[in-house]
Amino acid sequence: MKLPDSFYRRTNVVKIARELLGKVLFTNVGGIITAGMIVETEAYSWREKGCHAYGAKKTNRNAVMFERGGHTYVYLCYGMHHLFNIVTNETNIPEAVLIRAVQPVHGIEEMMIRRGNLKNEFHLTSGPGKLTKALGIDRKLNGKFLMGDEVWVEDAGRRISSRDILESPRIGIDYAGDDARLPWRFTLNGNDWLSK
DNA sequence: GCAATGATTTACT
DNA sequence: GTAAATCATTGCC
Repeated sequence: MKLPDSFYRRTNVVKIARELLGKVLFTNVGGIITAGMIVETEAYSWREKGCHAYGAKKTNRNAVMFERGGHTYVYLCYGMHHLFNIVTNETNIPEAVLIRAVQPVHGIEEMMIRRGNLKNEFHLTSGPGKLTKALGIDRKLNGKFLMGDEVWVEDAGRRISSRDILESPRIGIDYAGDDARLPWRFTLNGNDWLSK
């Protein structure tokens, strides 16, 4: 079952980030469907400095974050990696959830080809840049709506116990000062596909 | 118009 | 452990 857009339009991005753990991200790229269960997320809000839309300042890059919840936000980082986010909240309230790692569940052979036949399957999707490459995500998928048929998220019926969810500070945003310490990163405890 | 810089990954010493 | 790869976006001139 696809998650309804009402799921993404709620006002608490941190809660949504936590609830996305265990859901399954699907893409349909080049006629091939691939999917991975979300095992690591981070929340971003205009209220804190780690966010591209800090201060609710709109630019060409982050414009899609001002759309209503349920859109995708894909952008290029370090000149070579695509990062995948899910926009949340209502129109003109820029908040998003970064998907940092997934566990492959469908189309694994295609992911291996896209990633270049790795020796270790645990490296397939265990990082924000890796999973986008494995799932065929690039900026052509920026601004898509998750109710469409190119990229979407399903509830596979898996119930995640709160005991299995770990909170920690977000990664790679030292420039955000005090906001870098917010415990807005969520991981599935003990999962083999978490980023390092 | 131009220089600085990442929500990273990979390879090499 | 350190560094290179590599480029769109950003902010300042």
